[in-house]
Amino acid sequence: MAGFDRYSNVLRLFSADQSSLTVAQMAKAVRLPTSTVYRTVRELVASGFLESAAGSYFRLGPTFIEYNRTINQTDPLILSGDEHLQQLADVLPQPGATVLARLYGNQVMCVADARSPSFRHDTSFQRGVPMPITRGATSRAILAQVRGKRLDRLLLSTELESGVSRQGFKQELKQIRRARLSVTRNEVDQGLVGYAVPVSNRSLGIEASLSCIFSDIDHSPDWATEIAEILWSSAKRMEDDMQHAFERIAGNSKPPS
Amino acid sequence: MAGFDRYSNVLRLFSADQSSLTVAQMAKAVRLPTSTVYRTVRELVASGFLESAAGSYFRLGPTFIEYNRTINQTDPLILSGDEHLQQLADVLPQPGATVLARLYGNQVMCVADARSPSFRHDTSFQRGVPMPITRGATSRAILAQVRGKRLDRLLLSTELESGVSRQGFKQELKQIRRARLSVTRNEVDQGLVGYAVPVSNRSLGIEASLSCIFSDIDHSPDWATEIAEILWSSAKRMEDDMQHAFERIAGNSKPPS
DNA sequence: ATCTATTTTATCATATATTGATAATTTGGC
DNA sequence: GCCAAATTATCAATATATGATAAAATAGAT
Repeated sequence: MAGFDRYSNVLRLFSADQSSLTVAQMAKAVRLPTSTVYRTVRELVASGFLESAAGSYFRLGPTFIEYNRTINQTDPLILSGDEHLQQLADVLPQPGATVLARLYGNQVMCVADARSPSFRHDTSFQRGVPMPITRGATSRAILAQVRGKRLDRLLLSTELESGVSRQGFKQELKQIRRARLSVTRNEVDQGLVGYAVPVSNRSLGIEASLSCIFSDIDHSPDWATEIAEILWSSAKRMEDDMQHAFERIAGNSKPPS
Repeated sequence: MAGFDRYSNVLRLFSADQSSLTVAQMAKAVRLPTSTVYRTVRELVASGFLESAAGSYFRLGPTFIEYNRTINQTDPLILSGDEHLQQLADVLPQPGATVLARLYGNQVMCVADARSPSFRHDTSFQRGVPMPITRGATSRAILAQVRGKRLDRLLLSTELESGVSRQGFKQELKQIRRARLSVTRNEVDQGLVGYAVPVSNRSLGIEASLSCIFSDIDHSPDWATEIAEILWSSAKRMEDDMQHAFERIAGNSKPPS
């Protein structure tokens, strides 16, 4: 094994289910001799990517919290989401959750979320969870903004559902792009329905979506138009926020025009 | 440059002030040829530690958000903090902020914070910010729990303030350990006073502190006893929470007895 | 505090991956 | 479709990683 993978493979062993591991466990998992893994771990500890815990265990280190903070403080999308997402959840015509998700490399990840106080369902979209890029309104509203070769490459990196052709899926994305809205039900979470609209900023290279999620049972399609209007106006506000953020930092540490 | 430092040095260039960089900028900063940095960046992008943005800029990637989430979901201290910190802020005898910080390798980092609604001061301790390990009540209440060689090594990794001897500082820590309380003013933020008590769990290898911060102006030392009592009882609850968490996961992916 | 099992670090010859200058290719903006 | 800039590929020289083993340090128990 070579390069960054050597480190990445060790870090990947740490998850919500396995939050601490001994060197022996890591060595077994990555099929490398203990001495090699010790060296790798020592380097990761020195940079704060891992930390040594009690009982010769290791766990994820403070560096992740630190960089996460940097992202929170600098990502215009997240900043704008923190500003508007809760307010949006409060004005929905019925209790629901609001989600801001973004295309990150070739995955879609929720970067901020809020919910009306009385909405108690579990939703898959929570901050930090990578999502399938072709399933659910949230992801599709994002993909609909991507075109040409980049879209092809993205679609190559995932399996489409059985029975759906690449052409058919692209056609669906085209419709979503025209409607500026994607609505799905039961695609990500059973019993939930999602509405999503695109949010983007070209100069910042941000392709995202703003969505809200309701329980399918007590949801009436009559609200659809009103919901779409609310989402569009919030999305507009966020795009304006991002553009202002871009102009504020332009010439400083940001892309030129 | 060799090993993980090659990657770490590039990542370290990204901060709140410089959230996106071109390869040319990185190459200049780390004094390496562009071709080498391109390769490094490519590897980091492949693992989601960086992502390519518009205008040939790169920025921190989704992996940090993902691992941050894993930490939030698994760290018993953070879980307990989320549970109690806001409530604690609400029962303080006067408006203030509450902070949970933890020794992470050889740095102290705030891992959770809350504040009474009417407390409007800026405090340095915010989630994800590394702090000096010898300054402020928060850090000292943590250091007071560390002894022997580990303490020596920690103190070697920092500069003490001028005029303070290593012996004298250790003596102060001893007093804090006996009193189970540290109080400082103007040490971290001007015009603020901080109270901190130790929080720890031996079997989880967690050494932390729970603290609250008030504005010095409208703060009366008469509250000191009451504040200490509130902190101690919250700290006790958190330690119980952590012990339960430890017992729940013991034998699964955690240190043996 | 002393002893002991276990964890962690150090050593070193060999194989392998990294390096960086340059060339070839791709990309994105007009 | 054109052009400048960004990105990737190439390759020989060289520095670094590797892993078996030995030495040292550490933590737990007595």
